[in-house]
Amino acid sequence: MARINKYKFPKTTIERLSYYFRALDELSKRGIDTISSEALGVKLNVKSSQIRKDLSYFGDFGKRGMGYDVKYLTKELRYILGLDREWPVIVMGAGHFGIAIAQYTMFKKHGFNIVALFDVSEERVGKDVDGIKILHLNELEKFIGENNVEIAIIAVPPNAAQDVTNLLVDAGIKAILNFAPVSLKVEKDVRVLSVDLTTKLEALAYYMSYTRDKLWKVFS
Amino acid sequence: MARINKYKFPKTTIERLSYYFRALDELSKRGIDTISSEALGVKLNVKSSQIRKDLSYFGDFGKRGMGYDVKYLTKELRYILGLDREWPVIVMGAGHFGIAIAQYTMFKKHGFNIVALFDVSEERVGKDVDGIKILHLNELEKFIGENNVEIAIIAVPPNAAQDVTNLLVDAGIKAILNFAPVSLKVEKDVRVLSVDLTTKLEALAYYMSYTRDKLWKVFS
DNA sequence: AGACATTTGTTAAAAATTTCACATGCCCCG
DNA sequence: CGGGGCATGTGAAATTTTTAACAAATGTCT
Repeated sequence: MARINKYKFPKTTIERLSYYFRALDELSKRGIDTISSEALGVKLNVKSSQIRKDLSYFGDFGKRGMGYDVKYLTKELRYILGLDREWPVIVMGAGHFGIAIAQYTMFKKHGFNIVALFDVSEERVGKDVDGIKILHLNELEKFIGENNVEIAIIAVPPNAAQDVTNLLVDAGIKAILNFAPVSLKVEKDVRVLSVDLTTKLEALAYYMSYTRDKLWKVFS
Repeated sequence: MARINKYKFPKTTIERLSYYFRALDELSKRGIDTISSEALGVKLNVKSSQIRKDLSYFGDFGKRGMGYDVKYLTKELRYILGLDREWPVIVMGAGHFGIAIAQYTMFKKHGFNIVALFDVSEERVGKDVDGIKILHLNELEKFIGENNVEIAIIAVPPNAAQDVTNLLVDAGIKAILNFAPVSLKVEKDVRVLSVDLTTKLEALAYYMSYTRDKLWKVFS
């Protein structure tokens, strides 16, 4: 069984594990039941030593001379990543972006159940997206309490993001994945992970303008 | 004037510059015309020495004892990031996610003009999103050639992503921002930047389960 | 004009992360 | 059942990135 967090490890390791996890899941479906770090590295464009190092923070999952049992490693990674349970998740904002997230099957597949969307628009509230209800913001606190929701995804316009964050924090949310391009301030013990789409595009523009780097991968 | 890429600098520097850029833009609108690295650092949750270091790779933009002229630094950053020009961008996939991207005003504001969406669905092709036409995939090559498009954003389901990528590469696209949760393979001199939403959520789930880290920011 | 309070740009040190290299363990085959 | 080859797990080295620390520059105040 995987040991969790025995020592310090790089921040990016977790994101890579998630990346390995999905690749392994796919290999498993294709009927491949053993893979070496070398082969996985080629597939994912990651050095094999990086893969072995990442895994070594959590346990010994391979067999020397043989490689890794795909099913077994998948199971261990699922455990490490906390995907062996269901996470109810709410989405703030029922615009196209919020709806896209609600429909994103990959989330569901990994144990993240979008259980509700929240919005303030008269037009949107009351409708549903693939069976997921769009609720009014004033039902937020009640809903979070009754459904033990700990994770929220912010998909509202930037000018509303901080207000929504404050509401979430007050309502007892424990983690926020933020797609609004603003730097959110939180007081309490709430984890915030921000993903900024504009920043990505700008990085791409920069690299196009000035560098000769061919291909690169971004975790974190 | 900023010197570009005089020496090697961290990969994350560019993303931070983009982050500084937006904060400065906002400060400027609020009528603030000077800021110190210290004050900016507090606002953005970045160490002041980090900011000075990042900027120092590209030139001397501050005045000792005084700080940085907001307007001037904004202008320089715009130049460094290549935002002083317009980039025509196409979006592959006109589902909710593609539409959300097309409507994302922040892109336009930073010089990224979404000039077309591409899809294969009968229902979608021919319609438009805020004046941006949804075209059929078989018009891709012609369109790219005629409109000098170099950047594409992939917002299609994972199983279609590699095929779409191949089409883009053949059609002469130079850079791809990929939101499909797959590892894309490209042959030619094409830059690919992948953003994996599931991975983010999984990282969040991990940190919730096992660590006491409060808040963290992710660039790159 | 000189002293003072700031805040930069930069060099050096520290910390974090990746990569290397190889001893160790494991399976297969004869 | 022992030798050969393979691929892991892991310390140590290399590299990258961040942080600290401070000399140099700037404006202000008297």
